Amino acid sequence: MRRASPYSYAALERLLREHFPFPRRLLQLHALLLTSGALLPDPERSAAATAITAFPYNCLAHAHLRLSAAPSSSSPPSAPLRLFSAMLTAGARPNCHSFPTLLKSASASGSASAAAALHAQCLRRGLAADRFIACSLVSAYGRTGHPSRDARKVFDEMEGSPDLAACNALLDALCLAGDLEAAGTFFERMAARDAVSWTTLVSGLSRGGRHRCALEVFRGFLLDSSMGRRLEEATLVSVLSACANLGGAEGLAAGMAVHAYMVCHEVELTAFLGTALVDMYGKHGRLGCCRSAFDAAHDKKVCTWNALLSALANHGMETEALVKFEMMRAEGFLPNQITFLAMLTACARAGLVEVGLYWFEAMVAEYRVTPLMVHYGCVVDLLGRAGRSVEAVQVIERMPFAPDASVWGALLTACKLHGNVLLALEIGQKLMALEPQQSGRYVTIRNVYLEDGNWQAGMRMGEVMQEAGIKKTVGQSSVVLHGSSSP
DNA sequence: ATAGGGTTAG
Repeated sequence: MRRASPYSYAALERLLREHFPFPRRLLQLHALLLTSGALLPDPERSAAATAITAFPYNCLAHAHLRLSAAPSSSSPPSAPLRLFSAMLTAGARPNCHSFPTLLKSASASGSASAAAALHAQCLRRGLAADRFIACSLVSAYGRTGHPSRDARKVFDEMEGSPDLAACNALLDALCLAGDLEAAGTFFERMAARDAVSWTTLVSGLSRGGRHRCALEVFRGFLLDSSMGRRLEEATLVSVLSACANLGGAEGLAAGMAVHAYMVCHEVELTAFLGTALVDMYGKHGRLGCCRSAFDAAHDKKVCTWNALLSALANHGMETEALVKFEMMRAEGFLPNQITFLAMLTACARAGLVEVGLYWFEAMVAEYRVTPLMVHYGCVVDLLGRAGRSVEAVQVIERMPFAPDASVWGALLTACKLHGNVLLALEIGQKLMALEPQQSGRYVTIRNVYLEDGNWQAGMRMGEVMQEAGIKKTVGQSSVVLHGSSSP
């Protein structure tokens, strides 16, 4: 039997308050409090005095949430949710400070059901009208479940006029729901806008593929904001991402202008900004600038390495990609899905079949990284280019999900390369069923027939295309180089 | 202030 706890809750609260800014200390305290039983109700006191307050739980939940974002953290994003159950068991009543953290935890762990359950809890406890909670609900619904519908509903039912944070949360929800028109309209009608509002719209548009639009909004922000105000990290990262993904000289020029701004204003090259810069130069094929940005980023993270490795792998620097990968591991960084994607890409392009297969194996067995469709696509490409189409087919058959057009496409390219006509035509049928509007596929199949000397079948493909009303995709042409067709 | 809104690699 546990003895009565000798701790006063007031002292416990002071302890937590003192260490609140340091989440790691709080987690250590959490472990201590659990083992010492300080969080348990005191059986020797009356029922009323026994009730522990929400405060210690709120502090600890928040510490877990802050740490779950940190690299190599031991606490999952759902840790606050588990604390919530412990809190209810201990008889502490959650208050208005509890739910914002819990809702953020729900959305960070992508649990729509948790968000809805917490919403129900707020309603039952009469806390749903709290400004902070309503704002968190809008944000949580924006990231899980049915974004625009539920987020909008909470927003519309907010008491009084919604504040700026709630507007920003809804703006983000509209962007995440893919309703960029609604987001734009909502932004225009907002009574006030701050840097977060502008950044949300810039990143939302860019995420939705409207990179030029995102840049225009950013220029609007520059004109709107009073001169001399420094741009914040998140704003710069968002606009650099738009620049990275806006092809052509336009994206590069804008990206360089942003970089110039950063140099002029001596903006610290944090991991986020360094990664964004490495990615921007990398996507535009400026490997020299890409490497310099990488070297200048003092606080590197796995993402930073990934941006560099992807750039090298995609721009003919396969050997350097492999060498940098070794450096990355030597420095103790743990490769993830994206790292391995870059490595497999490099191996496929360099024709390093065995090395690529080795890393694919190690990725699963040693690093416990679950392969995505794109990883399988790389392996199929890797085997296919080497003429090992039987093994490539085996890989496809062993995939835990149905192959998509990109995987079949990789195999099709391999078949064409090695004149495996029968398999090529079989894959062609699958591809036309999966993506009937992709003109490139029909052209490839037709070329397979033609190269095989089957003129009749080749001509028939042309007719099939016409009958299906398929036009060549605008802005895409097919060039036959050394027998392989590339868009 | 014990709490809310925006950010990177494919």
